[in-house]
Amino acid sequence: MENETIENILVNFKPAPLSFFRQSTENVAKELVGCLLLSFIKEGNQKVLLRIVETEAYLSYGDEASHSFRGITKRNQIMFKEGGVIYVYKIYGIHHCINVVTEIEGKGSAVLLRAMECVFAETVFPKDSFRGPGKLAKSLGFTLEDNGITLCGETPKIFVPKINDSKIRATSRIGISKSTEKLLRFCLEGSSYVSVDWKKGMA
DNA sequence: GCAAGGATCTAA
DNA sequence: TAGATCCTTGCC
Repeated sequence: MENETIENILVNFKPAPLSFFRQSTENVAKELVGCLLLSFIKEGNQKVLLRIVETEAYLSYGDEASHSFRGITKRNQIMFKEGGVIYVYKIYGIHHCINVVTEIEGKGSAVLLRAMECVFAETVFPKDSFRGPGKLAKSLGFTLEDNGITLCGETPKIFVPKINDSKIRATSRIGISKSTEKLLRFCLEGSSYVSVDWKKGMA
């Protein structure tokens, strides 16, 4: 395990094709759980491989909690691009959050990455480094400069398991005040890397 | 339990 | 242009 290389781990995965991001947002959010994110971190000049363990879907229609609900603005314009790019925004003036844009151009939908588990890194990260959307963005070094970059290039890149047998739970989303009834948060069941216990928010 | 923190959006 | 809001975190 300790001696595994990125290449060895990725044997059981395949790069997510563009079509992966064009599915319904809810589906993409669900299927991203268990996927790996390969990313390059400027800080320390290193590659990391992370397992996505928690996501939230933000829909293009009828979802008051979504940035896209009131239409296109300067901040959210990337959400309306074609799926497969990254939407980064700043929250509470302090933290950045990373979203994966979904569906086709003009829709305005995305999946928030909320928690990940470090699978491979050249230097050691504290266990909680990727637990929570703000910390995750900080550890990866993502800022507004990364808003709009593609996931279909070299890095960052999403890898989908060839056999996805992840046990996934749907719960209500965290930190929102509207459309709280929707079960659009997806967690890897039992994972200790999830930001808020998966039992919370169960219907 | 709650303040920090600043951009963003809406209403006027 | 003022005022409310905000997909959080770490500290009290």
